[in-house]
Amino acid sequence: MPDTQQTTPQTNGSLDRSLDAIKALADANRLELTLLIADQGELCVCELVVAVQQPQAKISRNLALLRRAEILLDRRQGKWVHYQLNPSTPDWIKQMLTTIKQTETRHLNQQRQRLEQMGDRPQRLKNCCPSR
Amino acid sequence: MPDTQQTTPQTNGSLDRSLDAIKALADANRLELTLLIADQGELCVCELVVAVQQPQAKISRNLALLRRAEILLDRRQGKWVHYQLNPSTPDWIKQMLTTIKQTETRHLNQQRQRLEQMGDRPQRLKNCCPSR
DNA sequence: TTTACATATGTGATATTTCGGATATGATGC
DNA sequence: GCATCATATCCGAAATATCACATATGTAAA
Repeated sequence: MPDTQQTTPQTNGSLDRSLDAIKALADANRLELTLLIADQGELCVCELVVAVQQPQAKISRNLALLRRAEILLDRRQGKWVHYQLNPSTPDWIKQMLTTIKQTETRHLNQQRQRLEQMGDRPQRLKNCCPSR
Repeated sequence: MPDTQQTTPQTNGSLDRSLDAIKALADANRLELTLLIADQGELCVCELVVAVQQPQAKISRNLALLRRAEILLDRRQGKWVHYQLNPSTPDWIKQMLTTIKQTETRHLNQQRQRLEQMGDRPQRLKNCCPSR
């Protein structure tokens, strides 16, 4: 998949949408990021860098791709950008993530542990402001 | 995806399985074939050639890839090889196909029509032999 | 065995994707 | 303003996927 705006030649709308989503998930690193974010609810880039142990540029690029495919939503809060699963992502994606999560506890636990051991995690202020 | 046996570096089993399935579906032609086969129950290669109007070699290659990813099953009957959705394919794939099918009636109807207009369709003898 | 038909696979050229490293942007605090 | 931290994007190189065409295999019937 290119890193550009349009992924598919875009001729017949809805199928291309699905195809973009599938292509976005058809990469080990992007699937890993999506799984972890779905598991944790919300994570910022620096947390993902620690959890999956990959270079920041790679993670950022893949998050952008997942955002463009409308699988993830981003939200800026000060210096940090937090990513979460797009609530309006199709059900089959949610079911897919749940299914894979169940069979993939080992890997996921390792990443959860790295997050817990991480110092200086950005404070998450989601539920404090009435305007959201 | 390469056309070789193993797609993923194969280090952690179950996730790679899912990833292979996602990669297999992350291509317009392969998704198209899978949708149509799921819709029709079972189709042979020559029917697919007529329905999706692509070169036979391309279709055959993509079917092989879908078979290796355990999304499709094949069954030889005389000269023909029939493909069907693997019944033990994960639920999220089935749900995905159902969802996309609903939004993609136009394209699918066109292919259904080409099938109906096709002469010399191979006789399908699935339910006649006790040994299956 | 020869022929015909259906399907599968090998090959090299071409297109697309991914990556790392450098650099740009954006926000915060001094 | 400048410095710093977090994140995003640009770039060329390397890896990977896709394609068309030719050819191989497998089956059935003459």
